[in-house]
Amino acid sequence: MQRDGIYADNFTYPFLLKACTGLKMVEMLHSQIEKNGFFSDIFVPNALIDSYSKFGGLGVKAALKLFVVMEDRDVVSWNSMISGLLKVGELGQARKLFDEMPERDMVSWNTILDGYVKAGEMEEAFDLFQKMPERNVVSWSTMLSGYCKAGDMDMARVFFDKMPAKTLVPWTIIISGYAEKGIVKEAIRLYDRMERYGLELDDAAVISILSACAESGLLALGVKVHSSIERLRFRCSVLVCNALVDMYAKCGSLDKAWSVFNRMEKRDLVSWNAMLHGFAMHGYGREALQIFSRMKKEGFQPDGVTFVGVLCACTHSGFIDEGVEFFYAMEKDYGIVPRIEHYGCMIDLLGRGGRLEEAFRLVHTMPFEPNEIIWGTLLAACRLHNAVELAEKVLDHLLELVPSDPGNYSMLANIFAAAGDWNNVASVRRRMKSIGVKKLSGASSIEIDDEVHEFTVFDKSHPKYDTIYQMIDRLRHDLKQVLHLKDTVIPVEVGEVVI
DNA sequence: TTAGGGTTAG
Repeated sequence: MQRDGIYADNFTYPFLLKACTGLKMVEMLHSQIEKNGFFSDIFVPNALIDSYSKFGGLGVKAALKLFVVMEDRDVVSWNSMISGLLKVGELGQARKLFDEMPERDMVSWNTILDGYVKAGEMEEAFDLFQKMPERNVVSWSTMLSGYCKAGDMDMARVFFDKMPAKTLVPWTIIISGYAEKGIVKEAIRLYDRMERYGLELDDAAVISILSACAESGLLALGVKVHSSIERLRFRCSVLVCNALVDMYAKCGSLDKAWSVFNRMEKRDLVSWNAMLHGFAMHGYGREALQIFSRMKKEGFQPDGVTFVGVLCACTHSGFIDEGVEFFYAMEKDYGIVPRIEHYGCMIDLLGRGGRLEEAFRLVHTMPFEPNEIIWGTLLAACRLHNAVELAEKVLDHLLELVPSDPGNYSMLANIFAAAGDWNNVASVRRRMKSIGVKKLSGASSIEIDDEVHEFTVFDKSHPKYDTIYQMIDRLRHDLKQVLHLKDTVIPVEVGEVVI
């Protein structure tokens, strides 16, 4: 049948609906369907609910409107509607529908279970899990993923070990979980076990594990995944390559990131952004800006993420004026309205560049309510330049937003300490004590030969601490020479702690 | 119709 240039029937509508890329398209098909009287088949309205639900609150509203007037509903209609509500965070309403269902299948249970898991309500999820009449690998994986996200790797492991049949998905979840937490040995051990198990990797598994490695700087596992990809002649999609570039860049292997990037047959905006950020983060400002011009030459339109990278590159390489110029060019030449992240970059740029007053002004004049990241950035800049008075003002704002963050107090104490104002250092400490804020000492870790070495302030627990501190002294000495400084205290960072 | 999926300031 042909109407308005569209050929479709009961069988093809679900496919067409699946391919919709916007709410308007779904609406158009919906009115076609109603006009053509193709509503008798349950697959069509079910597909409509599903497609509507892909497009946010408005879509879910439209789906609900349809769901309510449907004469026949099968379990899939209910499941789709519940899943749609969960996508927009309507857990309460989803639960109500779930309770009203005339019959439930495994998917219904798994869907509502995932709703609680995604909301971080693991106790309720556990309760549901126990009440389920039967469970499959999806139910187990849903719980597993919840515990991993909550950082409870002990419970995650219990569920992983106990689950009856493990597909690639639970393996991916637990390995990514360990990797994200920086539990290297277990992550690697399980990765090896998974490979021996003979499971075939797919895009999602590779991307998920690589991004977990990127997050915690876990190069060793990232390299393993990369060599599996090459050994298996895995079809390296743009997404997988992007994940590799990002992982290498975040783990500090810029040369590897660069070589993957260069060998990519096809690149998208994310590939360019990932490479640009890689250079920017590691202080290769010129290289980052070269990437920026090259991507434009090759026809890629920069987006907001690109400009975060560009501004970050300018900050970390000391290109203050250039950074300011890029910031104004964003909107004027590229039509990208700066978001709060961009203002954050600017405050960092100006602040680190010593233009603290300007940074402070920008915080007050920007069209966003400053958040704790903004104030935190400014506080760090005050610390860098020993701007005691400004730091106190900034801290007041910061404490309004996050009253009990120990890091902020420590930062202020450090600023007073650097200025030799020991009375105020003591007063900050007293203030922390009086409201019960405890300073957590920051720990940093590096990974050598699959072994993670962790450091805290004045840490002497490492077997080679002697050599380590000798090296720090040498670095401090060399830096002074290079920078032609005499009496300045050069902060040499060991982990997050300035010695 | 249900579990894992890329880039974003400090």
